[in-house]
Amino acid sequence: MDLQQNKKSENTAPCPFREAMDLISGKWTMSIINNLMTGKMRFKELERSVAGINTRMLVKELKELESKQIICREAFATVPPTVEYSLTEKGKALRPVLIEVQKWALNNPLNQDQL
Amino acid sequence: MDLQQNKKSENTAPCPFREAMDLISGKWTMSIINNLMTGKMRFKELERSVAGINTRMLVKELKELESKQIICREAFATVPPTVEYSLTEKGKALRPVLIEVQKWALNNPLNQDQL
DNA sequence: CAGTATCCGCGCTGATACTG
DNA sequence: CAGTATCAGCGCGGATACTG
Repeated sequence: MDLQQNKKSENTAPCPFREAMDLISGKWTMSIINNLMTGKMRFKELERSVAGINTRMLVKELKELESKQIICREAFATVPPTVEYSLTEKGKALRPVLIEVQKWALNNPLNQDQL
Repeated sequence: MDLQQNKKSENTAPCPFREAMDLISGKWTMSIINNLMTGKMRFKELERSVAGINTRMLVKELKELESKQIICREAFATVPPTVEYSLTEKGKALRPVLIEVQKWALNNPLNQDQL
């Protein structure tokens, strides 16, 4: 696979791996996806689950993930409003990635104080 | 696994998954690692392989990866100097992650123009 | 509840020049 | 070749206030 070229707005077809990495590299992306692995969640629920994130960032991330068809947004015209987020099939397909990262993280601690 | 808390300089033990993701999220990290999967490489060789990167960034990334024991740096007192970088076992252990990301990238294209 | 709007710092990143 | 040093910008991301 060609890992090269990455120019955002070029007409050259970008490398799919780099595109995937760019997505995954989002500061909150994988935490959000990981939370959604357990099922549908509401906005506030996510905001509480993804510790450290704030409203603006969560909105931004969710929009990006929705635009890339990783998650699905369902709004209900209730009072007060209800919005539910869930993973699409494409999103669920990220589970093996999550799992491998977690496996690696557990088997290969990064703490320098363990040297 | 606890995906929460991530404070850089806190005394609370951070979540290993978040730590791993923070590492992986580096803009050039996975490209470098991926290149090193094929074997030892010299500095200039890497700089050429990782398209778009510049000296400063490569140096920075390599130092970080070395400090985290992902890669190994070997310097030889030749003229001109020779430095070889290679993956440690910890680095090689990232291969399944790479593979899963690549698999996902190929099976789940992100291009909007494919909708 | 589920967002939007605005302000703002600082850190990542790139470009360029220089060194042993 | 394998880096180091310095400068500049701009965009990410946090905090806060407001809205339907």
